[in-house]
Amino acid sequence: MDGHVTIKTIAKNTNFSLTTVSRVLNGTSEKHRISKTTQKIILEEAKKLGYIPNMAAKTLRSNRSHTVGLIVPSLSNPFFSIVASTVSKMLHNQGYVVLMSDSDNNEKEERKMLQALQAQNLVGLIAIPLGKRQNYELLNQSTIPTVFIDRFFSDFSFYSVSTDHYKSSFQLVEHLIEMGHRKIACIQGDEHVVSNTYRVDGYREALKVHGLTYQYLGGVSFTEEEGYLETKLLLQKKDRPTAILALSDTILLGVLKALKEAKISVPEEVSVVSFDNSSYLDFLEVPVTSIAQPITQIAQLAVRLLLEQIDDRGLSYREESERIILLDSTLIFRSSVADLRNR
Amino acid sequence: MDGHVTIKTIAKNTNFSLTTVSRVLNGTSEKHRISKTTQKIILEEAKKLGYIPNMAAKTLRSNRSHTVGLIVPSLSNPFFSIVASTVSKMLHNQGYVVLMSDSDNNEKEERKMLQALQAQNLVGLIAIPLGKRQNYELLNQSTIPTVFIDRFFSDFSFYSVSTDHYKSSFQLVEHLIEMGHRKIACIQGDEHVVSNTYRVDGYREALKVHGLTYQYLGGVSFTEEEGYLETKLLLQKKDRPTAILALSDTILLGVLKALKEAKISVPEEVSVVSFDNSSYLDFLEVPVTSIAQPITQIAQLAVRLLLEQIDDRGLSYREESERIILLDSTLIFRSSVADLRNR
DNA sequence: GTGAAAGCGCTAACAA
DNA sequence: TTGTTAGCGCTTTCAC
Repeated sequence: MDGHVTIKTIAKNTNFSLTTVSRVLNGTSEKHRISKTTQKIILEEAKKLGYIPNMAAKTLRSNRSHTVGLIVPSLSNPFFSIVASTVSKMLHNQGYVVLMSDSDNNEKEERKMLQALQAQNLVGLIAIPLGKRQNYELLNQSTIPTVFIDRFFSDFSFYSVSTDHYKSSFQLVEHLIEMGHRKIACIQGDEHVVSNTYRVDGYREALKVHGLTYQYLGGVSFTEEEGYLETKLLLQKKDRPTAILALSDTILLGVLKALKEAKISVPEEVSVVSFDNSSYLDFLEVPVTSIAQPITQIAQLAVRLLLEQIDDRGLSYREESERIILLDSTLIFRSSVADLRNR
Repeated sequence: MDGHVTIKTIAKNTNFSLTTVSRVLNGTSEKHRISKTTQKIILEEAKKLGYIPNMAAKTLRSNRSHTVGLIVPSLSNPFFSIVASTVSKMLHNQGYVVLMSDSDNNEKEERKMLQALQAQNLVGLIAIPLGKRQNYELLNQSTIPTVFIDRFFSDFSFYSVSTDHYKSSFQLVEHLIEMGHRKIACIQGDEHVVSNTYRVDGYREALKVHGLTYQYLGGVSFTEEEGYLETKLLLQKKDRPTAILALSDTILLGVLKALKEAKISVPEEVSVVSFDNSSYLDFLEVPVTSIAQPITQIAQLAVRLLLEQIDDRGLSYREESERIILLDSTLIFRSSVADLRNR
């Protein structure tokens, strides 16, 4: 017998039964009034042998895994990786183990991962879904407590936690308008993603409320390349905007690249604002005004809601207004917006 | 009976034995010459019932989990999150499930996580360890195939894959020297981390080879705050450097902040170079020359080595030269280095 | 206070 | 080509 230690080994060595060993090792000693001496003997033997419980056995027997699934569109996106980092840390602190899946922005992959996760007797799932609801429909019927982050499907029974994208976007555009901008273009990410569409809605609404007619919407994905290409296209137009709203910092970098190539100065000729507030925004050639999402707050809240559900096992019906939680963002002013009010 | 489907359900419904069902569902039909008809019946029933295998049972029975552990110092660091992203994707493609742990740059957490992971019957582990070897010593005795990324312990029997930090650093410093710099300061990260110490070694060696005596080494962690503080301190000195080597992009941001506050212009007054080559470097006030690590290559190689080990189950002895794999980096030239040769 | 025994869902000898 | 059976490590009734 090599280093393979089970409760059986411990039982044999200490002459106690499997039951007793199991109880001691699981902290249910009190409940069964197991003597201090016994506890000590067993605990010491376990330590001496370097006993490590077999989770598969525990899970199989108890049908409860202590494993939480986490599925994100792409870890290489800083927003998602910070969420993942916070979520995983909090969950670990609560004694859970985290199964991480990177769906690589691919619906098919996401589907596969969701299936793989289901096989793992998860006690809960935190998901930043891709755009389409379909993949999550099976889940919606199941009893696995689930919390969505950043994106959601309005008729699902799960909680979701995200920034109030609509409001944030509205504010951001309103700021531009207050600064005298009348022609504002928007470069979006993936239009299947609710967080994106809400931002677009906010953009449109702000224009409308202020009676502006100029409107330009481009872009198909949250990437630097797209930001670059869309800006190139935008600059072809004869009626150029005075401000560009980039719906993510990745897009922003592309926008800046195109602007630089065209030797258009920011903010003198074109103002620029973005979503995400990455730490490097302060150090760009011209620091960019941006919406800061309360990332850790979002992650923390999501974990709390998940744990609550896991604990009371009750997926009781909740009103939509209660299920969809929107947090306020912060507008960080920097120097990428020109003041056009005196011109 | 609610939606709880096991092979037993399928066996009952189709009047085949558990064995046959198990075989069909595991793709070992061929080996046992199970008839096409039987296969079809079972497969269809499984599909109809939405059968999802219970991994805990599989794992317990076969003592083989298809789960790979991944432990990283912090997902909020882009370098690590890109590694994690690539690793997790590749592993998923091979049918593995990834247990992710963020050790939060904390030795104690790392230890806990390593223990938690051991309980999961992992078939393999990929780790970006924190500095200290101690936590991994238990592992070194075990038979879990392990591959280290970025950092390693020289007398361990595991593979490790990383950039050739020493060489990269040497090159970078040599570049500064070639540009006429004679006083080069270095701001490091955590000195317990091999990747850091090798970079420092490269720095020192380059100075030595070129007979330079000015040397300045500061810093204790890979953070923006540290970069900032250390630069503040550095600027107090009466004998200022003409160039600063930041051992990461996070440190770099801090350096730039301090420089800006002190109204010291880059590169006219002080040149700056860094490690990591984050995508935003191009867009900084002055684009920063930097070492680009072959991140995805590293991740891919690590996964390949892990899978190899898992497959032949042989942790045969390997020479150190064979185990520690160093990849070349690329020096990306931008405009943060002043040419001092004519001055 | 402690123990015996059943069984979670699945796989793999061994049999037929 | 298919089936019987034992058992992976653990928890949990039920019993004493």
